[in-house]
Amino acid sequence: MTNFIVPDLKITPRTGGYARGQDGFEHILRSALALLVNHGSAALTLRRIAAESGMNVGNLNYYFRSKEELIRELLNAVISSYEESFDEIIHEPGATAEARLENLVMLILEDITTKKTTRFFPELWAMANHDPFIYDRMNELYDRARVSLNELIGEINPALPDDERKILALFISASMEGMTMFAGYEKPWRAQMPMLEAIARRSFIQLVSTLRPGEIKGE
Amino acid sequence: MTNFIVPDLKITPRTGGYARGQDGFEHILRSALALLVNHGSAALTLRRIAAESGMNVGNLNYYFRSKEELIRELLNAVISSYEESFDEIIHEPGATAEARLENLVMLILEDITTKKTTRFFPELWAMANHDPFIYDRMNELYDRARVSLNELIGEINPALPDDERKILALFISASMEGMTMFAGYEKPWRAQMPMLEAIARRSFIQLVSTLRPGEIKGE
DNA sequence: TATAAATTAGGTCACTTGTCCTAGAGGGTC
DNA sequence: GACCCTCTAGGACAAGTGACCTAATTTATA
Repeated sequence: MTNFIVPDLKITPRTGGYARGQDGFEHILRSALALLVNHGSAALTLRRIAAESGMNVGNLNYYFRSKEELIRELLNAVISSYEESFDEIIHEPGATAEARLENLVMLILEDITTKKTTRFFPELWAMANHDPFIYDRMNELYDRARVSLNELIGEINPALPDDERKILALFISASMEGMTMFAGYEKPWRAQMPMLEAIARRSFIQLVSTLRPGEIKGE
Repeated sequence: MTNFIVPDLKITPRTGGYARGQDGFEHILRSALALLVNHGSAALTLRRIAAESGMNVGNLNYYFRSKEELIRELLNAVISSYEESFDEIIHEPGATAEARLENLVMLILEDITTKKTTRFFPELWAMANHDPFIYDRMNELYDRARVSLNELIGEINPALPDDERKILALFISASMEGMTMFAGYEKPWRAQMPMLEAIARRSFIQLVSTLRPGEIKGE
């Protein structure tokens, strides 16, 4: 199993400015992320971010017009990093489609046990409930994350129509996200994650390969 | 399918005091919950809570020593309500154990589409990451929520040892929780929840009834 | 080295936060 | 009706918040 690690941030370089400015920009976002992960969204004040990054409060205002813009840039950078990583996962090796699906499940569940992922996503979910911008950006992320899942389902069970495939992919993705609060970093079931992975692989494969077209819509 | 609705709060009556005081106490918590659900944890300021409940800021301090105590009382009241409801679900009718498991899955997934549940739990998960008290209380809730799940798994698949049963129950519970961000209230897949329910029922029943002892631990 | 642009530090501003204090109004009991 | 306990309103306080302004410093380039 390859060690799959999602980088903290994916920042699109600014146009113009010195190298120092680019460093400062990244350093601020990195400090903000550290605060969010270690102390929650309540700790995301300009003064704490400034202190964490060894900068002055006024200087943050030079890089970001407002606190809101800073937070949006932060979330965007973190989310972009996940998107890039998921795009890479698509090309993970594996003999059969089943094997590749199992790999994908493993990689995602491993990532969930990361401190960053365990702490970041619940904050994201909570924010998405009351901020339309974050709501949209979050859904973009998960849409991208399900692309490879959709493809694998299509390979394993070609008879399944596209819309049912999509719902199945959502079910699998959502199921894995749900493990975060229970088997994530420093969570009570963290040590049982390997067994949860085994259950997930078995259950998902079984589900994908045996579901008949129209079966979901019946009843 | 019975209309299963979890009450907003479960408050243990205070000792001493007038009826008016009890009303005020509940009214404050109810207003705080409304703010949390409608505007997020950032809106939980004493002044907004006071305004929402038509009270004075200083008066909140009469009922609650501090803001922290207010929030703890709030979360405790909401969580207690869920616990009580889950205890009742155990006795839901159903011919076979399979049928009762299906019922349970349906009830939980229906509840997830509620505005209160969709909005409250992500806030809870986020807070639990940085507050040990909330962390413990949250795990108590889910421990209780899995009790009936454990029993049903035991009935359906008696050969499965207790520890594997527990992990299986966790997997199922976590899977359902994960639907919150995607098919909850006002979420993009809300309309597809019936199909997700169908997938969940089928998948969970299949999993519970066919898992062999030791299968999880292998590999 | 001189110059202009980019970056930084420090301070001020109006506003909001949680906490505390005090005077008074409301309610039950003798 | 007199009394005590319960509840309420209003304001004051220090500390913290995001936004903004200005002067100084650093950097790349001619």
